[in-house]
Amino acid sequence: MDRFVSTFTNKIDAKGRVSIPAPFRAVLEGDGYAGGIYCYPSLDAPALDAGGERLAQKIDGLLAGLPDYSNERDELSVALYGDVQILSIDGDGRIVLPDSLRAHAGLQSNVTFVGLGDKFQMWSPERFEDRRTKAREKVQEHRKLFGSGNGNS
Amino acid sequence: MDRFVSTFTNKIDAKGRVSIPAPFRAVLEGDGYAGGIYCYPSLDAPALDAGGERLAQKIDGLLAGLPDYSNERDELSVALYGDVQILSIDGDGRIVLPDSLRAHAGLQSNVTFVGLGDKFQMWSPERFEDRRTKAREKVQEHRKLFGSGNGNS
DNA sequence: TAACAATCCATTGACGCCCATGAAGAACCA
DNA sequence: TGGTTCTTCATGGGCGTCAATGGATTGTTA
Repeated sequence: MDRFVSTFTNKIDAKGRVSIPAPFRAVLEGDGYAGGIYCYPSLDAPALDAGGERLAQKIDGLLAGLPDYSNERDELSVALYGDVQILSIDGDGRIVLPDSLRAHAGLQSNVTFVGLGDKFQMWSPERFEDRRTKAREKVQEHRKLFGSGNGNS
Repeated sequence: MDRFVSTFTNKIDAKGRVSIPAPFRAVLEGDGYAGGIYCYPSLDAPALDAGGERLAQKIDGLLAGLPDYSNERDELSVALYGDVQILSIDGDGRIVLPDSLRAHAGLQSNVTFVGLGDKFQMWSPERFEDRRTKAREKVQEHRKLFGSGNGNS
């Protein structure tokens, strides 16, 4: 398995630690694990994006496509790199979320990890439930565009 | 054999395990089995959709068309990946259904597996019987509309 | 030395893995 | 054709391992 898939909900303890779901850790290790994960506030959602080396490379690739010294590149660099934190994973597979990140995602006592293929997100469980409901509606709308896939009448 | 066909009803035991019907397992194996099945709540029915690698690739295919890091992609990713759970199959061909999934489908002590070609669904037997009856009635109506009798009655 | 952070250890509960049983169907033989 | 045996599955239970969580201990820095 080499992609982040599925969702898990874990607890934040008194010290602010959260266990990364074991399957996600396995992906990170296969990904060229470098002692920590890359984590930053989602640009368009009250959540945190995170991933390993592959994610970092993708961000690099995204910026590489833009001309040097363009406004767009500067803005994106700031947006993408500026808020990135490297969170180290302790011996038990846990990370500590800094306050700034926790605030952005509204994380309190539980974190829902959502696999998105190349990366994963961390959500407050309540907010995620919200988003999920809305996302489902969207998929319903777009269904016809996708055509196949859901072949029940 | 390479498609999911026919329906079977199996029991959920005290530990929450259900046997996947043997014919379905055979399909999964021929499908590039990777240690588990992909399972998510059906969008338009009180049931669960599930399948193997082929189904996963279909989901990937939907996202592949969208640009990285677009809002659109993120939202759809959440909908498509976020709901998906990977259920591992034990040595005896059984899976364990998490509570969230069981709740969506109203599963209690029995599960009806319904083959749908590329994927299959899991229903509570009662609800499936309902749906099936209604489907039959619909067919009857259509027959009348189509006029001509092949005359059974 | 106090406060904080990082590492280590212990508990518990879930999950994967193994084997046993029994029923149903298929093949086989008389 | 009838009976018998063998195999395949579904189901139940026991057990060991691993992951998640909480707490303690050590190290570090002001």
